Amino acid sequence: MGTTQLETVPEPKYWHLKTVLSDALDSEFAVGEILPNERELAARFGVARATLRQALEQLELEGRLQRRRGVGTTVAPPRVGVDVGSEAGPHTWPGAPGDAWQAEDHERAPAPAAVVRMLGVAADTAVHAVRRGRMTGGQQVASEVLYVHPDSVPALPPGADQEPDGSARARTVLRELHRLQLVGQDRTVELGSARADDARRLDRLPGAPVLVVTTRYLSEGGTAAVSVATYRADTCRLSFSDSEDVSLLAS
Amino acid sequence: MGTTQLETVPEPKYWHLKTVLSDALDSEFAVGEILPNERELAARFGVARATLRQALEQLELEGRLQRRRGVGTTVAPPRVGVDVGSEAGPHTWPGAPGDAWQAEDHERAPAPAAVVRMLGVAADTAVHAVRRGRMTGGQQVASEVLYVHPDSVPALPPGADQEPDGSARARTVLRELHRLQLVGQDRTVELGSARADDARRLDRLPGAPVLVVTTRYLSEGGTAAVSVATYRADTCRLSFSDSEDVSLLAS
DNA sequence: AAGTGGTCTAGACCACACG
DNA sequence: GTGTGGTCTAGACCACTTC
Repeated sequence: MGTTQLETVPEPKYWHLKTVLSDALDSEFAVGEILPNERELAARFGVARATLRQALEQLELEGRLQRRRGVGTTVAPPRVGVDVGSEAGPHTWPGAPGDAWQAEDHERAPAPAAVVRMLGVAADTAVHAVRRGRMTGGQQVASEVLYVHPDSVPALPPGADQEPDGSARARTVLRELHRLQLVGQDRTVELGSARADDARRLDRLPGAPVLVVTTRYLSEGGTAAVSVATYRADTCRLSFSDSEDVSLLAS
Repeated sequence: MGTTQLETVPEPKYWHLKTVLSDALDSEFAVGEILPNERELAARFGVARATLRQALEQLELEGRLQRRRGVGTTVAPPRVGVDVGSEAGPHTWPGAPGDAWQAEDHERAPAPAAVVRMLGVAADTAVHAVRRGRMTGGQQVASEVLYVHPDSVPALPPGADQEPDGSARARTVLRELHRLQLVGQDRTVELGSARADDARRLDRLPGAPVLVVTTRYLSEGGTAAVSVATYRADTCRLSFSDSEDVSLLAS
């Protein structure tokens, strides 16, 4: 009587807070608008800052908020749909005309263990590592390393190996790769956390949640190349549509 | 001299801790093995428990650890590859023979806002909501709600509407759906956090990270149904392969 | 210099699983 | 009951951006 409802299964404060904030974002804030700072929000809701932060973290994970050190917390725009592989239709090599990626660098180095396993090479074999970036709407949304089996591109054209511009070497490797015939590919998506170098490129802090898309490119000889692409999980929705009606899904 | 290296860009403690733990997991622990408890680990590394937990959280996010309240922290097995839609080849309706899902329940209710938009119905229109679950290796890995446009399945066979068994009604709706011709589909993947009901089904706490796979099924009349499937992000790697060579990717 | 979010501490209590 | 992870507090200091 007169008491508020007894919660038989009490909800954690941060969970309730998240709901309240989420509703407020829908009704009282516009995209890009800046929220009150964490200390004030915590005071306003009568919780410790750590608890408030737990709620904000979840909302950021869901792509509702964007936080930047030294700046503040802003309301994030809806996630952008990013087309990942048009599975239907003929498969294409990475770097085919019209793809969304920009070659950035190239080196010859051993691949990480997981990639070594897929390429079927020895652990210390130097493979081509082509670094590429992907922009969408003026924002860097993904960073990729394409590991090319040395048998796929055994030698670069004369002189190309000494080319000092990494992105030029990268494009050369891709061009050489296109001489092979692509017979198939498969692709996996999983959750990961950004390594330090990827985090820098994606303008995030190390450990930020990312969607890792691993693609295996098969030619007649087996796995010719493996791509590991790292997408910002907060801002991206990966799209595997076979048609181009992505517009209907947006907003 | 004699000093340890001065870190010009000091690494956060929890980040370093994560690296140390990750290496230890590779070299000193077997899958399923139980780690020392958080209070002891924190003491052993000379950090506060909250800091230690920050490192454990990341490792859990990456699928390296599994934590259960009242039990302890164990070393997680490698993520299981879960086949999601064989994009290539003919598309099929959900519930086609041989698919990995188990119908659980059915009700008629309004759909969430995002689904309403895709189905192109009014916000308060009651649609079929078919709940399904997906097991892999004895573990529940995903929970799905399939929203079926009322025009796609306007009426159930006589008597089926009064059937008290929800899973039987669910199977009936799927069967009726199969009478339509499927002309296309598209699919998106994004990061989300588990709602309370999904969390319970997936044996996780609310807010646990999940991969949300949204599939739109197109028939001649437009969007006939929309599926929202929620996969455990810690234990699953979604596979979009067109062949069945998933074995080469595993382990 | 001032203000923001990011890291860290040292405690406390709670919910849950298990013997 | 005992031990585990989960939640929460009230502080402190740091790294970064902006003015």
